[in-house]
Amino acid sequence: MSLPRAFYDRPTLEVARDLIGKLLVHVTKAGRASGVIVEVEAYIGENDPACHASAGPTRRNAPLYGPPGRAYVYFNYGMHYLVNAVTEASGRPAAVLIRALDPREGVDLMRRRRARTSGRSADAFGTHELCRGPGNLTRALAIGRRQNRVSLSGGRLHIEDVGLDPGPVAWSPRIGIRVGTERLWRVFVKGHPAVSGPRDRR
DNA sequence: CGTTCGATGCACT
DNA sequence: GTGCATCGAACGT
Repeated sequence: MSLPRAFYDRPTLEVARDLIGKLLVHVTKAGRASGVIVEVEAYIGENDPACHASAGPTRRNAPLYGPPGRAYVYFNYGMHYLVNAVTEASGRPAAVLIRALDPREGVDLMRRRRARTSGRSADAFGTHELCRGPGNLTRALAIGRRQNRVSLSGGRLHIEDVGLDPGPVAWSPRIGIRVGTERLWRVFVKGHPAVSGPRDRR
């Protein structure tokens, strides 16, 4: 079952916690690829200095101000797409960045996609390496600009509740930002091998 | 183990 | 022109 828009129309930290254990799915011509979400970060409002909305509305961050339950995809560091789920009501800019997945369907497809853009051979990738990190998982699932603003409820890119218990989670500072590090707005499955970051943050 | 650093595109000021 | 919500190879210890 695809999560309904109402799932995202809630306080962002609750949505972040509840996205852990859900299945992110992308269906393309090449096939179906999916993974269980094991790590996310919340970016909440214009007062959060790390949120793209911190400088007010712009063309780039417009999806953050739009309706909940859509994808916000943007290009970073000249080579990586990052995918977020937009949360909260329209006019309240907030989202949850998806940072790592435990691969389920289409693992071989993921290997080929990662190999194609990295120069490494497909069989060099361990399963838990394929979707570890926000830039890696968009590669493995072939998520890019075209998925910006699409609905996450029922389309080719969507998030399903598959009734999994992800196990214990932990909260930490967000990774890769220079400001707003005092907020513990990163959630992840404790000890999961697909979670990104230094070992003491997994 | 640990840290540093280059690759690379584009939105924004 | 500046600065990224990154990644991984290359180095030092």
